[in-house]
Amino acid sequence: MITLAAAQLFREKGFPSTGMRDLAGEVGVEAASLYNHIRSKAELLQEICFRVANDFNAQLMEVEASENLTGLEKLEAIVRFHIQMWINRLDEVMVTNNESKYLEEPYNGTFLNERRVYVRRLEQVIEDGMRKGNIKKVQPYAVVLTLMSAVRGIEFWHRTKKNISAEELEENMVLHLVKGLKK
Amino acid sequence: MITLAAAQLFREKGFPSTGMRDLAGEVGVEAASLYNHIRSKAELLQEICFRVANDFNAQLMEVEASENLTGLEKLEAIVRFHIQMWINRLDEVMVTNNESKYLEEPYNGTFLNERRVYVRRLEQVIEDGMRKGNIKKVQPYAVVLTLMSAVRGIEFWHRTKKNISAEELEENMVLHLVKGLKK
DNA sequence: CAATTTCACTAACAATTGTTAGTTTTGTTT
DNA sequence: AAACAAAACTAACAATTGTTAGTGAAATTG
Repeated sequence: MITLAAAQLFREKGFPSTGMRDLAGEVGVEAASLYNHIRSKAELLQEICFRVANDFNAQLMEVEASENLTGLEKLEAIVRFHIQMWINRLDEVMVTNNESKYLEEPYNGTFLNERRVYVRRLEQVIEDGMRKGNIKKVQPYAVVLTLMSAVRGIEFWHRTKKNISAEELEENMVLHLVKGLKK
Repeated sequence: MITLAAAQLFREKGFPSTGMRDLAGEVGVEAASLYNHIRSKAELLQEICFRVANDFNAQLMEVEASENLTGLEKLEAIVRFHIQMWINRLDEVMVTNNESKYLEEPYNGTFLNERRVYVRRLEQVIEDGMRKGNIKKVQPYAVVLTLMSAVRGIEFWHRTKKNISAEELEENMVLHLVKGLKK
């Protein structure tokens, strides 16, 4: 899939300095031939970013709907999903995080807006858990910022996996980031 | 200062897509005139990245040397310094984090190596605190990854400061990230 | 087999990139 | 005022960028 090769290159070299000739080389074809399959370089970035955003949104919606979970359990499910996305789909997720600023308008605006909405919904999960659940008193916005960024550390783990296994990493992060919020 | 204008542009537009003509415009001069003051675009990035790295190293050395502090207090001092760097010198710190991959060799290699050493020294602080101090049993590497990345969330806070003050943000992050590690 | 679509190729385009050469203007020191 | 250094300017360079046009081969359809 061209999109996945693009994600890998965009992650490694950055979007602006990944040339269509680089991508073509990775796919095993001449640069001009790519245009039989894609419309533009910009479109590749759009597909990567919005697909990832969609997957995060879908999971959050699912968690919001599960009424058998406590606030803290919901938060844990979300954090675990973030961790797994960073571990299993590093290229796409990193491009979504680091290169989305190169989206052209109106896509960049739409993307930033979707992110704001996502953050707000996550804050809501925390507020609910604080009010009538088992989450201790905190500033929801600060916690969301911290959670969503902390998992970005997985980027560095990926470079030298030997240190610690994926499962250990996940458990340690959940312990550090979520269990500490228990009332 | 040209370097600071460069840091701002590199952060906003990314290093590869910041042109010398963009930078010149920001400084109020023609592109060619910049070369009376700097040697190359690449050198600007080097100056930014290694100056920030130096400042982090200096502070860590200072903390390591203060023998009146417990392990947890050392960790707190380090985390607070990270937070303040992200708040007060966002441009430079973000460029150091996000654009350092565009450093040419051998600078990129040197930079990555310095970072590895920094992480290892931070792990050592945690291990010491665990063995003979007041830090609970955790995987030091996982904690360091989490701590160093969590503060990156400040990037988003910077865009819309209204939400919460810098002091509140710092206290919430320290509470979330450090106090939870107390044995 | 014939017709048609799919897809890779070569060649080229306009625009933009970082940087240099050479010249003129500005500001400081004798 | 003369001499010198610092720093601005214009013009241009080779290289690289994403993309299009046009052509022919391969694969799929009738």
